[in-house]
Amino acid sequence: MVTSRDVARVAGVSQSTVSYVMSGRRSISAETRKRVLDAIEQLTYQPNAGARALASQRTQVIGLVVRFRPGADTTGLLPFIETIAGCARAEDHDVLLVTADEGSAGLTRLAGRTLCDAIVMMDIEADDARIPVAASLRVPVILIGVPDDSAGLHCVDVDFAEAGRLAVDELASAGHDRIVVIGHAPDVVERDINFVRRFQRGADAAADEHGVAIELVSPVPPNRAGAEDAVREALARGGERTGIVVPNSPAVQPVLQALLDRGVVPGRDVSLVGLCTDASAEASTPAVTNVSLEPRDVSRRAMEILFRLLDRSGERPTELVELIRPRLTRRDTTLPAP
Amino acid sequence: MVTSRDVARVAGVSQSTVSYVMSGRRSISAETRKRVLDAIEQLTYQPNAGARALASQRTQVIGLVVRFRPGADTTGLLPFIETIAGCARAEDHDVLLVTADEGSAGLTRLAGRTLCDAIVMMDIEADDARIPVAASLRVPVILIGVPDDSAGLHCVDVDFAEAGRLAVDELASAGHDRIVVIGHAPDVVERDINFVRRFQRGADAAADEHGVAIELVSPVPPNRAGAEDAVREALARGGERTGIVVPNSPAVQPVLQALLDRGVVPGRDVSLVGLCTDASAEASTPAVTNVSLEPRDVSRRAMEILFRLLDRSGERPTELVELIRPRLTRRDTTLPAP
DNA sequence: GCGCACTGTCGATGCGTATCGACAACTTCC
DNA sequence: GGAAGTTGTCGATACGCATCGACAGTGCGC
Repeated sequence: MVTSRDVARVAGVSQSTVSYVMSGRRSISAETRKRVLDAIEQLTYQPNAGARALASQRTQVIGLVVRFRPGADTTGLLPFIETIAGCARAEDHDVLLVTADEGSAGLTRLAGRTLCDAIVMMDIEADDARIPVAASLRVPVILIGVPDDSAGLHCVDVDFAEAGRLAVDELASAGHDRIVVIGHAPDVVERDINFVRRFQRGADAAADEHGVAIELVSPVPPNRAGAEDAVREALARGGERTGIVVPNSPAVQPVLQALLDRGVVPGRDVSLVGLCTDASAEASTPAVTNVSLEPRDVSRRAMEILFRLLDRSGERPTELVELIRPRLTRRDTTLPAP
Repeated sequence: MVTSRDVARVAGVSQSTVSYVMSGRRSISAETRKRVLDAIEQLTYQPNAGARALASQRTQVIGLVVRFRPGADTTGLLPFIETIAGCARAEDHDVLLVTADEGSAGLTRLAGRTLCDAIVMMDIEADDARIPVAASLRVPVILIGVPDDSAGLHCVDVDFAEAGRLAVDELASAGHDRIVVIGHAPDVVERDINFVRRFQRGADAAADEHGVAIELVSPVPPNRAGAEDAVREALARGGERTGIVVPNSPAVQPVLQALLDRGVVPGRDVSLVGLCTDASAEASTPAVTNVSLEPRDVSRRAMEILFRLLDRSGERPTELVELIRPRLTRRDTTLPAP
């Protein structure tokens, strides 16, 4: 193993000088700097992470706590992880992955063993037992998702209330006086994730404003059979010009399919608005009018906040809960106003 | 921060005794051990990871290198990651995630900075530029996937040749004399992943044995439109009792759907064998006869080998390439023998 | 009663880095 | 021309733990 002492010997300087060249925390003459950098390159020196963490009290690692419930909506997870890893690397940090079946133990381990400088927690339930534990750690924590009580922790999430509002606005403006919301998967509802309620609240508020009725079909497993049942029920309830909202991202495609199977064409016979990523909305035929759910934006913002919290010099963000505004994009599954 | 010295003070012993209690590398009297353990609990002591790594030359971290190409077949990735994380935790290790867009640099960083004790690499291409770099590291590396030249590294993968054989065997035995293979997604083919060829080789061999013809429809993007095109072509080529093989896991459902859309019912009109996980094969209606592709088995085996490589005392596995045997499960999409 | 092996504990040291204080060599300014 | 500041480098130390050698204390056999 090559150490900074080896570099020092080759460059003809002391070990501390090598350290200062790398950190830039003291001024070094151009000539010395060059000699050191040359030696570093020649020896392909890389600092030892453990030693550095020990001496500097910083690990350059971000802990990422995710839940891998088998069968859960893990499909949407990867873009989050990818974005988080990318942002971390951009700041010369790495990502340590902790699966949440460890529960709070994973959190205390991350902080107690000094495995990381900060923690990102995903998949937050409304009344999440890990929140108080997370709040008591001595490292900054950011939540992706909003619990009922964040205990002073910073949170980032999509503004689901706004998403509900946007979807209902769009349908009501197009003349639908009857709107059916096809709800979330049973396990999401059961786990009491906050966004279910938040979306519904926004949708209800918008419906009130427009004076239209909202009916809820729920819960819906995101598969063929579930979608077919839901569509049957939705069509039975709605009359002419039914407006359908699917805030359950993985169910959007199956619902679309189930409608087509029955000869009901969204954009001709009914309107369909999905809550999903733009990419998946564009991929299907016909392209789905959607309220965007962009994991990358949310993750990016979360990492911004996290690094600001880590930066001792900078001032910290005051707003605890930050909601990312979604965007409605009109595509081929919604009817125009009559 | 609580240190082992604090524990020692509370327990009335020396710091080294605390260390020996934790590691068990020297015998400690029952009474002393209890005092130390009590002190540890009372102070909720956890060892500092950096200091431990520095002193012991072991990080207790496994590096996981995965590719997050946007749009790639990342769906199947999570079970791998989850299993790897679980196996690591079972041996008191953590997982450091490195996304492969860093290329070889990620590997040299993991090893050079002593960030981890061993590395798992996924998504291996036939002629993968990272292989020689990985082989030159001073930490054990295991590949999930088989390159053309593994440069002495251990590999684990599904036995795709056997999978091809099993699928064709099944169809030929059921009396199909014309078998259509609906191939992989364009990006997989383009990236030259080994298993495409391996599967085909096995399928061809079995077809030869049985004296049946094989036709290839390829490449097929795993979506509605791609599946429809592929099915149209497959049905045009095959005659009565067409046997269809879909070795492209994410395309299995769309292909099934496309068949049903045309009124062609697998299990009644044609036979369909998919290469996919048992879970997804069972989830659809009708349930798909499949050759199992179990990421969990592969990952588990990979981690077994990795920990054996890490265990200095134990002997190392001699076989470099280890192929996990797939299993065919007959379900509702295949015709019985006439 | 004496040597001997064994058990349980301690003090000292080193792992590789960051950082603090010291200090020599220069500059600048009255 | 001397005081005061600035720049660039070094030596020493601390970070928290694992591990090695040393060494009291104990039980054993002869």
